[in-house]
Amino acid sequence: MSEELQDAPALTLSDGAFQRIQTAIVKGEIPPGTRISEQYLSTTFAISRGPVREAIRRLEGRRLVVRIPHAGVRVVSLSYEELIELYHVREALEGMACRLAAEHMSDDEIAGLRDVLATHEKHSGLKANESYYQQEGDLDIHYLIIQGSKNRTLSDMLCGDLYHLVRMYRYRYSTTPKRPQQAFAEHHRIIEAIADRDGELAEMLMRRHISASRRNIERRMQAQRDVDTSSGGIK
Amino acid sequence: MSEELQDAPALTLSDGAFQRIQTAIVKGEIPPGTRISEQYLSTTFAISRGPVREAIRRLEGRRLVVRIPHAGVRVVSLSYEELIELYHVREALEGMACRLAAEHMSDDEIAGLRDVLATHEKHSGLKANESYYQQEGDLDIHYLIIQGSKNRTLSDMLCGDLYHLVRMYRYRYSTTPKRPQQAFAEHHRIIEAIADRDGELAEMLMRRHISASRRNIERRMQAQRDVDTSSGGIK
DNA sequence: TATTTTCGGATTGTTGACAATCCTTTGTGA
DNA sequence: TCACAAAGGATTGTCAACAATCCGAAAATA
Repeated sequence: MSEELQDAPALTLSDGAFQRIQTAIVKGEIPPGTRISEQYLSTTFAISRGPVREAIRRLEGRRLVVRIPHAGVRVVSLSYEELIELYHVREALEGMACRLAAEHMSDDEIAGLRDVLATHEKHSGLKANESYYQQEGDLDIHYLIIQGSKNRTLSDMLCGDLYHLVRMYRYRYSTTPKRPQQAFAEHHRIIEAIADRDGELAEMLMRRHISASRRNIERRMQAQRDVDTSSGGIK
Repeated sequence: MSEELQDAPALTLSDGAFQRIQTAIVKGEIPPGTRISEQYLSTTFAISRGPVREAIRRLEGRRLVVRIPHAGVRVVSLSYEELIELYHVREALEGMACRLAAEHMSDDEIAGLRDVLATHEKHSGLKANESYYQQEGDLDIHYLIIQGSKNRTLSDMLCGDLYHLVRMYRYRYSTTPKRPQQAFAEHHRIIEAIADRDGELAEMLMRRHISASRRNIERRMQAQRDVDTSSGGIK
């Protein structure tokens, strides 16, 4: 707590570059599919290409960028199919996290969960559809439940790699009119199940919640395709 | 198919080093916790330290090695708690994979599954306890089911990162006398559920199967600790 | 005009040297 | 004998130069 904690005390230049690029990607500052050149990054960060390359390789290991040898790296860009696949993974993983959270969260933490839900309820009255999906970090119900599982491996996977990836795409697809209110009701039920220490029910509700989001995207995407084929046809 | 495919046609030196080190780690040729120096690797592979470092960074991104700045990298070594955490993740993920496999596997693939099970039955008569847990790749029921999910994201996570990690530890802990026979029976039931296209049942059976393995490890570990505390006590 | 070929620029891959940091060993003192 | 400190060696981090590869544009040919 004595040092700045945002982008300051990187132990090595490579670590610093890694963190800066990663946050830039997951926050959407670098759009998916963008090609990123070593030259650009090294001049931007005022460091040599060596550390930049090492940072990129770590991102490659995390699958946040894809690299084509001798041709450069691009920020990962999920296809529709891959996005759906990701939702199946989330359903399994967050379902498990929710079960474990019901078993391991303290009463205080559950109270905090309720607080966040209450906050959401107020805000959703104002900006309605938009705002509900744009909470960050500790304000996000899902994030808190995942942390509540007390399973580091699980939360690392979900929060570190997948969570932000999904966030990149989430509100691009899921702005169906009634969905936010529905999601709010689902969150409410999930939290009650956790408060009841009913892990089995909590898991089931979370899985249905995510499954509903996925089907919502599938519907929207199908509708979009119908429009495309009826208006354009070729290419 | 025209080229060798094992360790030969690495497009860059870095890629080659990455693959060689990775397989060495997941196959257990480099034991968990081993410190690996850049010097050693670069002389072994007869390449410069640059590509070696980049390969290591990719492994770091995949969490197969842990790095302490200015102090070097070690092959990841799972603690007991982390191993248990991993089994929870596996339970969730492979359960989902099993459900999807029941929906998406072709009849031929399911027939292949049955063949492998039959092969296992024969072999298990010979070497009994040992052999059942040491199958590789395509011979492994779990591996085939995961592939059968037809979910690339899911199978990449399970096969690429987690699968081999678990394999590193699996038969070190799970050589309880009756467990292999039991596991065989469980596999049999799982495959039947898949053949029936009953995704829900298949998922449940797979989860129980993995959950049983986890509890088996927990029991063994507890017994081990009882021995430790009763005999030694100090340190 | 369209297609192919060739050339040049730009980007990535690799190397060896240098600087910074850590770990071990050795030496000193109490 | 033990604890602590300093020096040395070894390892990691960083850099700039060089080589290999790819991409696009201009030119030549059909």
